[in-house]
Amino acid sequence: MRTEIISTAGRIMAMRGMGKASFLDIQDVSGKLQVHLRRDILDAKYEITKNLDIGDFVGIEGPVFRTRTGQETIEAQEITFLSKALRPLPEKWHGLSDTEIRFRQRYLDLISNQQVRSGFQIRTKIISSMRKFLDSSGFLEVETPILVPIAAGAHAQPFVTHYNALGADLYLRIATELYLKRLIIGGFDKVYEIGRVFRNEGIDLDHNPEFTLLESYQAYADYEDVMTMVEQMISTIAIEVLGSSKLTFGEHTIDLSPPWNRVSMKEALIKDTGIDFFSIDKIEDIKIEMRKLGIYVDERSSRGKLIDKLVSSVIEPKLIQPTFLIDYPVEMSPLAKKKPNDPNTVERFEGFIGGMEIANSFTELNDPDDQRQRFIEQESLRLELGEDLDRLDEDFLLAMEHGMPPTGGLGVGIDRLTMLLTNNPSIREVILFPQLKELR
RNA sequence: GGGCCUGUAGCUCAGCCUGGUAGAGCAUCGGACUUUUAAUCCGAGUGUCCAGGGUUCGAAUCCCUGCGGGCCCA
Repeated sequence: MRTEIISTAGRIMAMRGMGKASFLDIQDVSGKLQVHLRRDILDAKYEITKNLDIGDFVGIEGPVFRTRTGQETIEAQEITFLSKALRPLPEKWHGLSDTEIRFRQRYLDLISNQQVRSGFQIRTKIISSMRKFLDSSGFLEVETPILVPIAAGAHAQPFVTHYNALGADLYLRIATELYLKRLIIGGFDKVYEIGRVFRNEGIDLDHNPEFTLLESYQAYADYEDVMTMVEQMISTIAIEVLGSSKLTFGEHTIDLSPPWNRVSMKEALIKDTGIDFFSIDKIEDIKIEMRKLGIYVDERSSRGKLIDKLVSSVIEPKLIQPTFLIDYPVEMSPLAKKKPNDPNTVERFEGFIGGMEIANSFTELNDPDDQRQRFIEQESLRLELGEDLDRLDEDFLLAMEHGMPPTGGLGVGIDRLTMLLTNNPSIREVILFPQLKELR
């Protein structure tokens, strides 16, 4: 049984020659197809096969049939040589496993390793699904500056660059937060940006110096509303991309369907350590208790940094099923609004899945006087301790002084979300070209 | 920044402990073969053993330094 004649093309992945006939496996983005070449059909053109190498590109025309073993195969009535590979491909059976070559020459990884190819296709689908969710919820996608005069909006060191025409140093953004809030002030009540941000820090299993961040802001919403949106959005993405809200991550089975667990940071710390850290006033006493727990403590640390370290050591690794950790100390969150009845705590949550921080959100601080005060505290702590704290952005304060509506904000690490949905333990596996040292 | 592991043919890897001619499979090259599919059969080894130094009569192998990569810690 044969189909009508079709035309196709691809890269040769394997060749099995048998004298007057040969089989090729050709591959394009849709997958592999076997080609049957016969000298009695191709005549003089059959001689082309003598010069073919694995890695070359060919075009084939002919009917599709099934071999004895049921393998779908195109019988070549025409063969066109399209392009030559001068260098050999990685080995067909073991493929390419050297991580260094896989990352430096990602094209070889994509050719050889089908699961790598599909992983990156899933990444694209995740972003596409996220856009669809946000667009259909009435959010406006925007683009804000990457080259900025002040790198604010997160606790991180920026990369520095120089703008010749202005004779000025600029920074690569570490977050999109403050520009998106300016747009909230400008009356775009729901905005988001999916974009690259840059943080001048080390590389490890879940950090790459440039990574992709979703930030969204919604006027007249608070962090409770954002929690609902996050669990809806992420479970919807999983269903669209994977076909299920349940997934496997390492040794765990994770269920993303709403509602997610909600636990206050204060309660989580008491539960896991037996200590009410929120009621310890003196920084020295916090250090003592942390050391008792076996946590290394930097002598010069702010209260916020200590609590952050405590949470990432004690609580974070245990949060496998989707969990919102809520209500953070004010010192950790200079851009978040204080709880109405508790000036030491802000309306903030982080979303953890599989022991990773996936989302960060707060009810945005919209009081310009309070914001100025918090910025000033951050600046003085930064100068005193040399920590990566937030920076005072006078132009942002000017915007806020014109009036900012109550707003719920959100950040989601796209790379980590992709790690989760593709069951990859390393961020390098979900970034096409991860940062590597230059070869000398 | 510190600790551990690692680097040998285009790819996947032995060889290193215990120093003595550089190895295998796939890929490649030559030959046979008209339904193979990790095709098969016959023949051929293609190399800066990451780099530099040291020990030694002799170093892929032992020692030191550096570089790249991985993991853990900070």
